[in-house]
Amino acid sequence: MAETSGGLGIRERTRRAVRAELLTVAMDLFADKGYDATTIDEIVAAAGMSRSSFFRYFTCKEDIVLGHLQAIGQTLADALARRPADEDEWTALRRAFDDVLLAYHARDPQHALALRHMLESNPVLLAGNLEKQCRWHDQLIPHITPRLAPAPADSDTDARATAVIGAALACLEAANRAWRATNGQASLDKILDDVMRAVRPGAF
Amino acid sequence: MAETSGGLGIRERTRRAVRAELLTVAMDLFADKGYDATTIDEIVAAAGMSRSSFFRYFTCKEDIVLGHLQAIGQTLADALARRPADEDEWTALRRAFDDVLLAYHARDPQHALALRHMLESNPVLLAGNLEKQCRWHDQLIPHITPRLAPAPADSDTDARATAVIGAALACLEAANRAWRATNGQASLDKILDDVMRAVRPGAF
DNA sequence: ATCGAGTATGGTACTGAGTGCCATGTCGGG
DNA sequence: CCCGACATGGCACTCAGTACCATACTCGAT
Repeated sequence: MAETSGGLGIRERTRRAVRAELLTVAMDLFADKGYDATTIDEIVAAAGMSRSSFFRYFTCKEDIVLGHLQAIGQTLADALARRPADEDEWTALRRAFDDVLLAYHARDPQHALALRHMLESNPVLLAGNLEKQCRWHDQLIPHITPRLAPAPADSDTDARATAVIGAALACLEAANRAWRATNGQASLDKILDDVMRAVRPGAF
Repeated sequence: MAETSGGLGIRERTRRAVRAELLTVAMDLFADKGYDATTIDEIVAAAGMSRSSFFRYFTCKEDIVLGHLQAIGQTLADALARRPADEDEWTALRRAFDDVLLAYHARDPQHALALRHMLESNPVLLAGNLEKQCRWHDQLIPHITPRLAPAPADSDTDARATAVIGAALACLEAANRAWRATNGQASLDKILDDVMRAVRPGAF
């Protein structure tokens, strides 16, 4: 039918609106009194809805903060798919990170900074963050494996791809951390270049 | 005064014994019916003690499985301290991993395998595992920084050290995963060599 | 205009992890 | 033999997360 907005039905649109509302209300509370100290009851009270409904929009409290991370896996996979087939894996990953940085950090640096702050001040969120990154591996492996150097005899290509992806994500993580340490003043792109060259000397 | 065993008072010795007992009882239950499905009430019932006491020996349920991880950070730091000062950072880390592998995997491969299995079948444990590894960084940075190539002008050495450590740990993680996939048949040492060479071509 | 299906909502009751407190017991040293 | 430190068990509580049910609301079809 005549979908007025974005090709989505009204059901889906209101659903997203409610979720977005809930999200901003919750993040405001988190910023105000901290993640741990904020209960779900407080969030739903502030948003004017019931506890039951909350869990229909978010699987758990963590999901408020880390929910968007799942999508980044796909962003990375898509970005890698667009890189030339003969590009080496390290450069391809570095370029793929450009897309993520563009879509998240460049779009709203303040939000990225605040999120990073929460992450680093809360072990549970940090843990969840790292675990979500592990989920990206499976999506990225098919785009990395063909770029690897020929396997040495009886070596496991899959393990090598996993390691390379994990190493690159560790670089992204380290760069993010350093960037946040400068309060977003430094250039995240430059930091990322530096650390990825530190891990693989002579890269790019 | 006359410490009969290991230079520890009787208090500390009984304390460790109780903790060890609790640990084996819990791990048996986990192996039997799974981590999530086992409640703390069941553990303490099987061990014949109260719930209150349990939390005096373990900070949380996760601590049963991941408690030993904290010590590995120190093991790694000590191992790095013993490496020659002029050894490059990647080789030093690879050799430091030898110590960890020797102390944990070689000592009791079955236990390491079972633990790995639990880790990979439970997102919460995996997350906790990764978060604990992050805690190692601060201990390792001082041993890595001096081995890095001269910093390029305005680059942050600390970020580079963090990234290198993170990348190496990602290799260790990938190797462990691949090793567990072969049910411990493959040589973990060899896998680790392969993946660390994949991340840094021409290493060692 | 009405009906029925699908969906959103609120409420209630439950489990299980983790915290805080207190009263009691037990062991070791003087 | 007693005192103090530490260990224990029990209780009451908070909070996250699950399951289920009853009630609205909305949309499309007749």
